[in-house]
Amino acid sequence: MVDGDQLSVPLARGFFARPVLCVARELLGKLLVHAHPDGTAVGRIVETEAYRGPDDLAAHTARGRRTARNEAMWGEAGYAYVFRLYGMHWAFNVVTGEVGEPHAVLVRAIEPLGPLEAMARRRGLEPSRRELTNGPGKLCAALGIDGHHNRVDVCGASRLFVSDGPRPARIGRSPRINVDYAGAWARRPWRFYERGNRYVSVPPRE
DNA sequence: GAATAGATTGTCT
DNA sequence: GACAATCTATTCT
Repeated sequence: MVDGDQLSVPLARGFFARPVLCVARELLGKLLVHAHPDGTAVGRIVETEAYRGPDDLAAHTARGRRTARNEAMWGEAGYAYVFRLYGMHWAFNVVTGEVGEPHAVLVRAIEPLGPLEAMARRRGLEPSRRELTNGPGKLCAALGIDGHHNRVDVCGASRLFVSDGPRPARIGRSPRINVDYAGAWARRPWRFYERGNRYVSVPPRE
């Protein structure tokens, strides 16, 4: 299990109300905590991506698009943006920057800290498998995050929040995954990950 | 290990 | 009606 005292302190809104690329990078190593009814589940963030509308054509808010789905991205920093993708998975983001700047950080992978048994049960896998949490949809399933968490304040008294955690030793960068439709924007190195961590979704050649 | 196909549904054109 | 910030099983090397 994990130390209970550290877990109870959510990062302040000021951490998220900064440029999205800074937040994406500094979120590495932080702990994503869900006080799930079946027990508190914790993962250490090891991979993120920055999305920066309206210029960034890979973002849901590209060209200033504002819809019911992406409304969270237009709001205050420190709120969750959870959306369904490919019809069957969930993806978790945190909104960053100023109100009216439709920016967010996608959490793409976590290192499961525990309890491994509960996460493994929700994933239908053995606890030792890296497939437990090495992707955006997988980590949501493992932590029990779903559409209910959209627009939840992760800086408030929510069951879902981010707390401080051990810094990564080495940080890598790469283009974002599966946004080829965004042309030149897809090639920007806006993905951040902890080098050498086995839970990074698409391991780079090192 | 790499490449591929199929699943599945809300959202937007 | 097409597509999507994916995952899994399967089929190759």
